[in-house]
Amino acid sequence: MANTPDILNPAQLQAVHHLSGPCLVLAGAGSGKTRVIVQKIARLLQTGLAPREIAAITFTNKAAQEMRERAKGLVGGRAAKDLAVSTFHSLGVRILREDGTRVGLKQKFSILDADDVMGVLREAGGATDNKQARQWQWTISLWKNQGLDSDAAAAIAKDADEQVAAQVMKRYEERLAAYQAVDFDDLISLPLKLLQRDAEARANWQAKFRHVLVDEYQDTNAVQYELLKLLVSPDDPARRGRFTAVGDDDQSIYGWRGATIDNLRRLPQDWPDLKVIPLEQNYRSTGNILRAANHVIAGNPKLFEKKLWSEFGDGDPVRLIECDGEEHEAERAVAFIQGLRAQGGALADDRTTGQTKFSDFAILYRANHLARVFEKKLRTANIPYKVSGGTSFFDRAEIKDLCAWLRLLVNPDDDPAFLRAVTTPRRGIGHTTLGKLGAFSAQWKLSLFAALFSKSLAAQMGAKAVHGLHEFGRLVNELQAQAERTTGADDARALLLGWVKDIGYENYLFESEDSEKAAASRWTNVLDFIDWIARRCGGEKRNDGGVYEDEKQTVLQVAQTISVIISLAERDEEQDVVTLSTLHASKGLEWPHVMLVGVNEGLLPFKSDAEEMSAEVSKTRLEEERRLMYVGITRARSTLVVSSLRRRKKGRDTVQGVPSRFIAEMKLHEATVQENPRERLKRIRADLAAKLAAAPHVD
DNA sequence: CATACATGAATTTTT
DNA sequence: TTCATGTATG
Repeated sequence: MANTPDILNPAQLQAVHHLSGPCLVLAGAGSGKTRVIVQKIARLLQTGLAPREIAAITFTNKAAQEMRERAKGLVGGRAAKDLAVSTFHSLGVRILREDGTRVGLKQKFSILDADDVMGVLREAGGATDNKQARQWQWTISLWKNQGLDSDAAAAIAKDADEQVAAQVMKRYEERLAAYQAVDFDDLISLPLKLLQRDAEARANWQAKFRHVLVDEYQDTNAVQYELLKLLVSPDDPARRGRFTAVGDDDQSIYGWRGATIDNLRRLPQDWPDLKVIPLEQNYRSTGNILRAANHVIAGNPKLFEKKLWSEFGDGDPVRLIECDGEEHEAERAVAFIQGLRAQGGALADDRTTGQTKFSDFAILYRANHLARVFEKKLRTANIPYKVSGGTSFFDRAEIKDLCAWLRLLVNPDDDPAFLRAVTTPRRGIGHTTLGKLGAFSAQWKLSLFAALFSKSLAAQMGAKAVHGLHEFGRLVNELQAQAERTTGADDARALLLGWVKDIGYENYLFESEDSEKAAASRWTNVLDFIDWIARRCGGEKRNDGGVYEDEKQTVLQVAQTISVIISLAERDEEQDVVTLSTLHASKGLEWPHVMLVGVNEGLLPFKSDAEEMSAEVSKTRLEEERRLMYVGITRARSTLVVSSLRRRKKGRDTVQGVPSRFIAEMKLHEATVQENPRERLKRIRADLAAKLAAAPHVD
């Protein structure tokens, strides 16, 4: 954060130096929490802990990467490299790769992504439509996040739909076990199961980490809580409770995916000697913005007392606008950006006097589809922008195809990967053959690959089909053998290039795509992907939090980790563009100038059509929506515009728009302090002069 | 009956 | 944007 001072404030110092016991840091928005975490890591190293004994856990690879980067700046590259900085999920992978056999998982298990899970569920549930499968996926994931298995789920299922979901879950579990595959939720729940049941493994992992730091603690779910608790509860009382949880109950916005504030409530109960340290000084926003935020969040019941303040002046008043529909709102957004840029930003943002860049702006909204209008208007106005959470490189079909092949090499029993690979590109094995193979493998409880060479299967089908299957099986075996012994970037690249030709992928791309140009662009993606893997095989330095060793790796080793490592290739390069983002995706980020759009009843707080029928949004839901508003407000450093719609589209017709109750809750009338314009101008001029005087001279 | 095209609707997201 | 549903055509 640009404005964080060099010296820690008293609360931050306290957080950094409380090493002997459990510590909860309530880090308000913009209070410099990453700084505290990194400083604390440095302090722990000072006391003699080895880097590998310090675990820092985050939710996203991006956060892990940033943390390692920041730590590097403070403690040097060598120490930073060995720190156990990882996401919850990559820590889970690490535990399972080492000890998974103790919970009946073979070493080379594969990890299913959302797509694969959908496929298995469609099959397990006999559903043809994605909607149903998606519903199941969601329900099952929520159950798993609460630590329930299918039997437990069946016991608590409250309606017919959930009963069915529990049955599907049962079959889903059986299939994953047969495939030796795990889903993302298992990456947390299986390590937990391991530590719960296996005293030896538990002691082993407890001994590995002497201090555990958890970022965004308010986003943890029940299973993650238990895993953490076990990790920091060794038998030796002197070593128990060595952890630092950093989070903010007011920014808990992921309840809908299983995160529970209970984890914050339970912490003081489970750890009576817990030290709770609130960080209340904000280094981001002006007074007017912080007051609006504080007023809104005051509407929620308090878990811990906390009130943000800052040393910055009052700044610009929070601006409220009403628009005549979505198009109009988008036009106002364009005007907002152009207006501030014309001013050069000097008046608008006292602290960043000088050029106002496009990247100083963000437009935040409740739901993704609301971005469309803004994209259109920004394009017409020639304003460059990026939409957060666009399709990832790894979501592209061609990348998923190749990933399926790689996964199959890692674990031939990975049936979803088998199915994708065997049909991509088409190799004369159709659904009739695959159907027979599937039925056979289910009957004998084998994976598809394991069933492939069976003699009794061969008796059931034509010679051509059998030949095709055997040919495929031999190809996979051969590629696997090569992958196992190839290391180093150049060899890996050559090998992979050879493969995509061998399996006919290049031809397949150019034949299946109707435009030459589209095919060429997809082929480029393939080449990029190959290069990406090859670099990893070469042991190039990496700091993504997902890989621990820094040596040359075989192609097979790299392949094992790809589903967890998200692209470094799409690491957001710093571009001068306006950000369009959902409120959820904006958490943790900040901009000088922010516009919150569509702040209407029904949208924020959100109300589904089902809820539209019933009277009110439930209390806990409303509170989470309020926190979402709070998160949105606190993204802004200097300028905040809150926009609502007088009219908004609802299906075919336009309905009247009601401004969100959260707008009134900001209490702008009583909270806004407007500086005397003349005084203000004077102050800014003086500031500017001082800055210019202090700046090193550049020609 | 199946496929192609158009029309309409749309929580929030990571691993 | 994507995804699903409905209509029209072969």
